[in-house]
Amino acid sequence: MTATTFQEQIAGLDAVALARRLIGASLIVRGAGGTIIETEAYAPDDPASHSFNGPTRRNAAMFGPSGHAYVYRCYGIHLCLNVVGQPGEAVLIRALAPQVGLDLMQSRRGTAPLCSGPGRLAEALGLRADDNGLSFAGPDLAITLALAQPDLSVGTRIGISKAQELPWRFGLAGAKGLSRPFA
DNA sequence: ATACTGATGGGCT
DNA sequence: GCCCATCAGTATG
Repeated sequence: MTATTFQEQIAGLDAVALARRLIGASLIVRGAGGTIIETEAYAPDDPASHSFNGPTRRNAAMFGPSGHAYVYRCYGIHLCLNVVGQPGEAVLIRALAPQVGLDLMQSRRGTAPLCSGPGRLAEALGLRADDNGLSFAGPDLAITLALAQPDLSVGTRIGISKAQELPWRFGLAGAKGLSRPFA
């Protein structure tokens, strides 16, 4: 059996399929991280997506290689982390169950919750703006997919003003530490 | 429990 | 100038 890269494992998946597949995966950033428990899908023909109006300087990574990071600054303060899929598609990582590097994350965040919400998660992981475009095949950013697909919760995306009805938010069923509960 | 607000930067019409 | 893929703090039921 041959080792397959993260990029090979997610090849061909659209944003929704990728968002579902990433639930239960392990995400480690330079020695801190845990299990992904909440994601959202963004697609090119989706008015809520940064890629909706085509490539720009900010969203260039969304049109770059699959399996790499799209990191952007949100509300001038926070960073948010995405996994790039098909061209113009990405999955926002919204929450982790913290497992690795707890002391590091604690010291960066100061207070709980550590990784519940995209901005908090980015801060806990020590993400930087120049992580934009890096591969999730390591050494700095690493994702290991779950062996089996866990049961999912499904809902609508948070914090957007367009395409609010699309059921493109996914969570690990019954998980603690979601940024918001599922109905 | 929900409701509002300020912080703060960059992207876009 | 306005709009955010957010969060922490404060105020109030």
